Amino acid sequence: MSWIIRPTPPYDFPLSVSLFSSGDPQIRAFRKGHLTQLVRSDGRYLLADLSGSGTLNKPLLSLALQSETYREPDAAEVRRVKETIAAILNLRLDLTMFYEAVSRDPILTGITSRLYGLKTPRTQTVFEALVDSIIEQQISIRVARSLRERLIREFGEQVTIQGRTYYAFPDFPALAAGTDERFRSCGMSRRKGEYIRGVAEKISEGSLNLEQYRTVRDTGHIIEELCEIRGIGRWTAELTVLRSLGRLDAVPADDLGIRRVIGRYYGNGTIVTGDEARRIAEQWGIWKGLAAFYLITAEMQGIPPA
DNA sequence: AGCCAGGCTCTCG
DNA sequence: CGAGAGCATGGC
Repeated sequence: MSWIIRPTPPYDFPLSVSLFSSGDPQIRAFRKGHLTQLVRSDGRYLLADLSGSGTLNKPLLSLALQSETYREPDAAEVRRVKETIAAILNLRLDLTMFYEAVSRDPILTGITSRLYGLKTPRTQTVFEALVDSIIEQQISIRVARSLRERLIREFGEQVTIQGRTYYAFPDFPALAAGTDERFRSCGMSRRKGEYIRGVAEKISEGSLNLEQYRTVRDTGHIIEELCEIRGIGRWTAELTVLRSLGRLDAVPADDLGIRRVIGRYYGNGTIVTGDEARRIAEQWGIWKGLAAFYLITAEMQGIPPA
């Protein structure tokens, strides 16, 4: 059984999920045109298999669902899963507004025309983005990916579907119960383990509610509050709201990668300071986070500076 | 071998 | 206060 999802055009599905192409197939991967990952639904997990068809300006997604039991999802559940997927892939984002807003920036316009239809993925929960961002502090992307996969295998729920095992991102009770040794066994520094457990404990005891931020309008206010949590600095908070809530007006300008690509496309090729990156990003207004994402993607895709 | 990677906290002076 | 040490793994 499969269903159709209609993303707001323009949308380039393979381009938008290409960053998952090297992913662990037991967690989330994009292979041969299909994106597979677990989606939480009604207290259980469904395996979603997505593939794209149509055109950039008339995009279609095909969704197939499998579950542990043979219970078919009913219409209401399918509707909710489709909404979840639309949220994760940011399918309702209208890119034409972004392209219009930056149309007077020739450098960025050169890049948006090559990456037409690229949308930023989001995490299912704010918690997931926050944990991911803590993991990524200071270390290289490659190391971070390895640590993240080990954390998910160590603490995430195992789901077996059609004889295959998948791992869901760990929920906060699981991480709140983690010992120093278990975090260390994932390769994480003892400090990072403390930060992650600390956040999970706060949520468990009810003193922190990350999901409430979905309804908070002021992005800067959310970032300020997140920064009060131990282990969360400006970079981590900005990255978190960008990746979970899709606050495209947030940009982690101190980020090494962003400073590098701004230097590459807007400077003389050498890395710029965080302040310089922030100043340049300011000209992209409420779209500065998405613009930065385009630059990072442009570099990954090997698009040369003009 | 040793330094650096998409930071942050803690400890000194 | 500001500066500096320490942290973990993997790639170069």
